[in-house]
Amino acid sequence: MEKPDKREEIVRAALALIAVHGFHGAPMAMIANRAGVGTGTIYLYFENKDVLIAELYKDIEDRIYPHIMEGYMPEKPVRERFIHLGTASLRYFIENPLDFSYLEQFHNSPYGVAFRRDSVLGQKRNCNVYRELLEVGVDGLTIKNLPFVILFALAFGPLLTVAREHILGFISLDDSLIARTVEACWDGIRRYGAVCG
Amino acid sequence: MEKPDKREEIVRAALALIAVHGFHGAPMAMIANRAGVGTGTIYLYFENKDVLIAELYKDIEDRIYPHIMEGYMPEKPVRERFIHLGTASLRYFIENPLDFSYLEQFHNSPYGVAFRRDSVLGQKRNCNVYRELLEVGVDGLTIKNLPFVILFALAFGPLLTVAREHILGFISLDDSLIARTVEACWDGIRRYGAVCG
Amino acid sequence: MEKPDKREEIVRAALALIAVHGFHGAPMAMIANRAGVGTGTIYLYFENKDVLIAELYKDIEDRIYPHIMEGYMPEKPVRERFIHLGTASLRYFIENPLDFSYLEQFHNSPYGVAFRRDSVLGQKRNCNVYRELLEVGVDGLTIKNLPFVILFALAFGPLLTVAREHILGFISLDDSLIARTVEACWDGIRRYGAVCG
Amino acid sequence: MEKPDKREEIVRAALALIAVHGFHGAPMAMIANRAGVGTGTIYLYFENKDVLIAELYKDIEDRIYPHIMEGYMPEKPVRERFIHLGTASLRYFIENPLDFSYLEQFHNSPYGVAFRRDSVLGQKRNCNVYRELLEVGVDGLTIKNLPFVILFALAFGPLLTVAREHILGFISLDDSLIARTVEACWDGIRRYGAVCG
DNA sequence: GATGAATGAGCGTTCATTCAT
DNA sequence: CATGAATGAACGCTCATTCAT
Repeated sequence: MEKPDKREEIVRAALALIAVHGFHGAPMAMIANRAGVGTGTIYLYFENKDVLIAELYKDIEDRIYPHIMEGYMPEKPVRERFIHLGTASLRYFIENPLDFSYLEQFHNSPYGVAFRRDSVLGQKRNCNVYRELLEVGVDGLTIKNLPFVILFALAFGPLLTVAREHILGFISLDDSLIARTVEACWDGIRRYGAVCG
Repeated sequence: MEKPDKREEIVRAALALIAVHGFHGAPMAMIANRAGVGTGTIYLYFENKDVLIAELYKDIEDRIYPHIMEGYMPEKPVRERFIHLGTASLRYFIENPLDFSYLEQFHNSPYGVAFRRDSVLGQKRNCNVYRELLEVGVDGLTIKNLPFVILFALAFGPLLTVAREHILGFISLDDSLIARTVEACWDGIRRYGAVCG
Repeated sequence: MEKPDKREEIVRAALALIAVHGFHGAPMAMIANRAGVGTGTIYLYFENKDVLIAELYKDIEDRIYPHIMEGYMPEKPVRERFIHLGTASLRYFIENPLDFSYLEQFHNSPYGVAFRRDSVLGQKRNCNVYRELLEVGVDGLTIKNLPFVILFALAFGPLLTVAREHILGFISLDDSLIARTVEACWDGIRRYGAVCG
Repeated sequence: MEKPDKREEIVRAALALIAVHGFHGAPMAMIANRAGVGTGTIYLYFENKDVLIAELYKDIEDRIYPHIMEGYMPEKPVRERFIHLGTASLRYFIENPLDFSYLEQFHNSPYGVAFRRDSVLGQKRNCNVYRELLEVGVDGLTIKNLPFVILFALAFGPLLTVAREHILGFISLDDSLIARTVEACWDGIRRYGAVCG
């Protein structure tokens, strides 16, 4: 029972504090205190604050991936797969507001730049799923022929903004609204050539 | 000749430093130094650092507004007006990367929250132009019937992301790409029901 | 009257504390406190603790030089000049025990090594007087033909040891003892070949 | 085979690290690591770091004594015995630079003071050999009539300085240079009264 | 108004020491 | 005996802010 190991506690405390107060609003001593450990203990698990911040980021990524891949069916049409990914991503964010806030803080900071975020949503694995899907769509003439980075912005940029508004309480997303938002994102990237033929 | 008054110099220095190094990478002494004034002088014009940061934000807004309104013709159709606003906004960002970086820093920080950013692009006046346009579109059945906040996210969220990628050098926007990106944003919010009738 | 400027106070406090408690027994806060200034004030005058330590060393050197050169007569025979320098050096040390203790601490520490102490007593100017005198003596066959470093050790090494013993209270030096000690140092380096005619 | 017992390993590791990096450049954890033991293990053998440092000092002394006494012949004349002791001491230092560095660090530190080092070279036993020899010389009118502490400084102070210069690489001692240096030390303390008679 | 020297609370980090295993 | 994870006091240093000039 006494097993929520210390690293876990530290990560949890750091996430909660940084998400709410920002990087410099969350001193190491405060994190340690909230985690119920001594200050020095943090340095047993993380070389310094920068490393802690970066590891936190990776931890979140590792949690997101399985979530969005659950129920993902590669054999389905591009549109359906896109809806799945978009919906799952948005859902994850509004269900894990701390993770979302942290991610946003991280991206807009010197730390994030060091990570060469090729995209906004994620790094290695996550990003690849999105990228692959968009490329298949472009090749199959289902999606507009635009650079990946722009497609990505069109497809997922709005989801980030919407998630933020929801978390800040400026809007309340329900299943219907989520669905319609993701559909609208699809409208942004889909091709219209043969639509009415 | 002795007139680039001190407040102006301070604002300019603060913007340049914060945009590049972040809020906590730009100490007051460094800002004063760059502005060519004494440290104490800053406090003659701004109550404290928080106030300076907030005023900086408002200054930028005040610069953006005239820029996007130049050539704006209220009597044109919604679609054209949207293209105008989107293009002008995106152009402003990539032509004023310091302003853009500052804005992003501001939004993702405790400072930004204090400002109750109803929207991402702007505050009072700016936002109102966007809001009014979107509302007209919804009423006229040209734009999807979604909450303003979501429409806003669909319409301008991608522009922010794309501007960032451009500024970071991950993509190079030219006139054509800008045009196609803004068009795609329009596709995201436009209504399709009667399109082919 | 209110003019014992802050840098001076800091130097004095640092010297007193480090001489007695050693480098790591004299925290910056303690030095500041003793100097009657704020902690941050030290950093107005010295970039960091290492720099403070090094500057302190140079300050002491600058004080020693005029002292040992007072009454020094370059036209006198080597022996007399040696007695003058040795006596003046030893006198300075026992009259300024803080300076002496500091010097010893400095030499036996990473800081001192960075200074490439070519000799034990001093650095640039000081050392040169000693060196020049010894070289003249060697050339004139008055002093043993040994490497400078060894001559220096024979001539001044005992003075350091004796000064330390005096300061620690294990011996009490008076004028006579000082004179006989310096004479003995001279015996160590002088040449004996033609002594008895 | 499993016998280079832990205490021995700890002492060896501590000596190597402190000699090179100084007292505060050698944390307990680093010493333990180098010794191949757990941090806590050190505290099984030494009450705390101060005690470890002091014991280390005593260990070195215990190693020096047999070395300088090897071949020492009490029945020989004072001069020859002095040359023997001086040569053996200097040799030991340059052959065991770690021991020498440690000794110097120790002497110039709060730790050393606590030891009331009556002399520079050593403590009880070592010192006694030196002391006894010098006293015999004084009584026999071979050595100058000066307080023991001063004679000691004249006789062995230069050897310390010379050893340091050698270890730091500012000079390279060979057999001849060692012999001439020790002879010069003797010149410093010997009596000259009847020399030419 | 304008200055910048002065301040000290607060930060990130280290490390001697303890103690449950 | 032996361990090394855990601790937290203490350190060097920064920087927003003040105020005498």
